[in-house]
Amino acid sequence: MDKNIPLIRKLGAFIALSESELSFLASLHKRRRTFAVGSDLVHQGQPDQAAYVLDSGWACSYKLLENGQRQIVDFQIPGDFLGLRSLLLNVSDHGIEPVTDIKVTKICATDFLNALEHTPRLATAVLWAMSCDEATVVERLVDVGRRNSTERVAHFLLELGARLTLVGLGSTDGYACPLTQYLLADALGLSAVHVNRVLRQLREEGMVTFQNGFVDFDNYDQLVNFAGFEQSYMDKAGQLRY
Amino acid sequence: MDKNIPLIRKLGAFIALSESELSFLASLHKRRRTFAVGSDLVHQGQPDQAAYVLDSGWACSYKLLENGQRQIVDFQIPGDFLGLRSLLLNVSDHGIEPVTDIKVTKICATDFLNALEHTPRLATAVLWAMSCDEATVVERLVDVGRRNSTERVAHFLLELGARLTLVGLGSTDGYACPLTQYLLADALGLSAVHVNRVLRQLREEGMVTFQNGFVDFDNYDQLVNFAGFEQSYMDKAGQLRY
DNA sequence: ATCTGGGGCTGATCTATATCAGCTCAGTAT
DNA sequence: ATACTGAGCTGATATAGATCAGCCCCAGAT
Repeated sequence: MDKNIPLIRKLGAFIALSESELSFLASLHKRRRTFAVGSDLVHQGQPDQAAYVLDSGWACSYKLLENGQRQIVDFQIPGDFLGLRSLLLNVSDHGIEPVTDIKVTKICATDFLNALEHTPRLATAVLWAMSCDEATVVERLVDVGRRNSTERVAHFLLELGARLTLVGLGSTDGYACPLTQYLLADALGLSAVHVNRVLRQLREEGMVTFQNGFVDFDNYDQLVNFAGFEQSYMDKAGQLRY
Repeated sequence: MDKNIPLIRKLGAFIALSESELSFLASLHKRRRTFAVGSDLVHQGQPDQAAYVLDSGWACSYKLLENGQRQIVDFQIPGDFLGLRSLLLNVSDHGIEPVTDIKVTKICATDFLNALEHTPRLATAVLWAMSCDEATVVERLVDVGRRNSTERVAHFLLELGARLTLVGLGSTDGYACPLTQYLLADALGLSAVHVNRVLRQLREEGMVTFQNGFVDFDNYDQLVNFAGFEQSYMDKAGQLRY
């Protein structure tokens, strides 16, 4: 079975998957689609009967306010679910758009609910994946609620690095990052102008450089210390325990 | 079977529970405990093998920062799970403390994981409950990231009201609310001083009055409009669909 | 009957961040 | 070769909300 399918790699890190579970996941993998930047996968408010798994590229989920502002809730990287919550809640309370061109695998509601009933261990794994998602949203809430702009940006870049490292797309040296300063601003509750200033400051202080689509950790330890970054919850999240 | 057990009422709103599922839930209900204000249920960082269901009273989950600040992630009301995430992630990334004296039912990890395997429909219901929790955290993120202090407080009071209404503890007239202005501040990323000012302003403008442990919606429609409150996601969350 | 502490309330001051306005530069379309 | 566009960058100014300092009120403890 192909261990390089991102979803299998991800769920497999939590539970040992049986043959039938693996083959179910692999069968899902047939239904693939491509979305280009600018073409939303899911619109906020749309009654939604499908979720996706992100195979390649980056996406983001966001909420729009009446006044035209938006809050990006989370960025998704390969292996992540897209719109899982809207599948259970019946209506999408958020929109999802690609950050880069992406490839996804579609999961329709009935298949998914069937799978939960017939492969209960898979249900546990999905529950675990959802716990991880929720943990990163909580982390974003703490960023926005209690850290000043500099700590906030620093912490965000570190957390993203840790997530990417788990799927082999980053290290403590840095990572390729297709986000614009505008996206960063929408995620962190700052203005783009201010994000720019903060990035400059972090660069001048020799901690991180985010330029030309790359995040370089110039002084990882100093940055971790400055941002008050606790990665324990991410370490554990990747552990096999069941 | 006693439909007044909060957890059964909650999960039962999502799926029709079978006899065996009901009896499993009822058997859980034997292991009850009481916690007084000031005695934390779960400490941040504690390796944790138990979650709880809140039977009566209010609690809150929070994260502490190094600098002594804290961000309250969510308040829990009767019927909510406490610490479900930390059960899956193995370590608690957050603390939980009672807001009032509370009664809880303990769920230990092994029981829970067993139940997921043997009553798969229950797993789906738990997944759904978790989706609801995540949706409220997302809503808090939007509050903190994109709404000014007045809209933020207004929106929060409305959302809390909607949640309480779902479990029969509130209406569009208002609800009993044991939160202090300090707790509100910690949840909304504001200072207690500012929360006080904002509450006064909302009261003087005739929209809500929060005093003496009661939230009174003086002009519900105006408040909904002012806060840009969308309750669609809550309506749907309570619908039977599976 | 007084003290104490927690919660709520308020004005004065300070500061972090938004907003505005405009610049550079690279890539791309004309 | 020229214009156009989007992203990044910067200084000047405005403002929302934090912080500080201190008040009142009430309930429970001494």
